[in-house]
Amino acid sequence: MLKIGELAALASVSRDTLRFYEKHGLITPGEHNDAGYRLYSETDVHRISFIMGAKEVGFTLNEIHQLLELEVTKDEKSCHDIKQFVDAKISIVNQRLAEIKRIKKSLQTLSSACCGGDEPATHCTILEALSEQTN
Amino acid sequence: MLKIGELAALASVSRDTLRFYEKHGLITPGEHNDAGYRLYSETDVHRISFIMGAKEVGFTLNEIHQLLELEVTKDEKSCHDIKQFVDAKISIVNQRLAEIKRIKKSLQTLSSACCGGDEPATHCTILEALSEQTN
DNA sequence: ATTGACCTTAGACTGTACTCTAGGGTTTAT
DNA sequence: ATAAACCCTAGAGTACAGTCTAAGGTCAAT
Repeated sequence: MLKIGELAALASVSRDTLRFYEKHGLITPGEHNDAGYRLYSETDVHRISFIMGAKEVGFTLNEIHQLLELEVTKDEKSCHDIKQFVDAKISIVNQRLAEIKRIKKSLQTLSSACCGGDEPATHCTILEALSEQTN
Repeated sequence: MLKIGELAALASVSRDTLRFYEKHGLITPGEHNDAGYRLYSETDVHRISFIMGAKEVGFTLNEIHQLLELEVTKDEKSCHDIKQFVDAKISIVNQRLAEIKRIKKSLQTLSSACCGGDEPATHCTILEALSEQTN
């Protein structure tokens, strides 16, 4: 079991951030020791890593909370709701995927136009790099 | 040339947002009419679309500002700086790409575990869906 | 010519996600 | 045994990205 500072170091976040996430229901330590210190498990390590990853690609803490709450069970009613929610998220993710690929391409155009590209490279901006993309 | 409300409608943002972006140097109308109204060009439409796309995938307004300022010219000195900056951004973009693919896969696992998958689907959470990924 | 939909600025307000401070208790190393 | 490094809570403060309000000017249609 890890103390808050240890998990914080592992996940490259501050202790305050972990307490903040706890207050908002994102991550709750399984146990506390006699002194009241938070004790985190292996699962919590995965959980915080998921949170950081989802945050990185633009999900809000609220959305991440909803994703973490998702749980498919035999209960058919909730299952329908989950499928709707998840499928909506997948389509958002697909949009982000397309957008990030577009940006990556334009950055690469910019980088290769710069020092070392075969092209004359007299002039290039990111907007021009974007509009050069024909796909 | 478009007035602010027209560009706002086109880009699905508020007029206030456009004025806010202007205050922070992200987009400046090329002209003003006699009454002082902002008038936006075709280029501004592309510019705001780039801004929205970059924002969507997690760039801050500050980073977007820097991206928009990038301009490759024959000036070799600034060219080196640009290459460094752009290559750093490409590596961030690659991380986001990997992360978003990971999340997409786990959402798909979740979705197919739910109603209609062939698997027993008695129980599945996003964390389990993530840890099932072997690649 | 006046109503309503648009535009202007300046500045106050809001929500999200932290980040810090104060005041205190605990643990570890010398 | 005492100082440094850690932990606790509650609440204030901050940065970012808008969003809204007030007070007024402009434009198009009736």
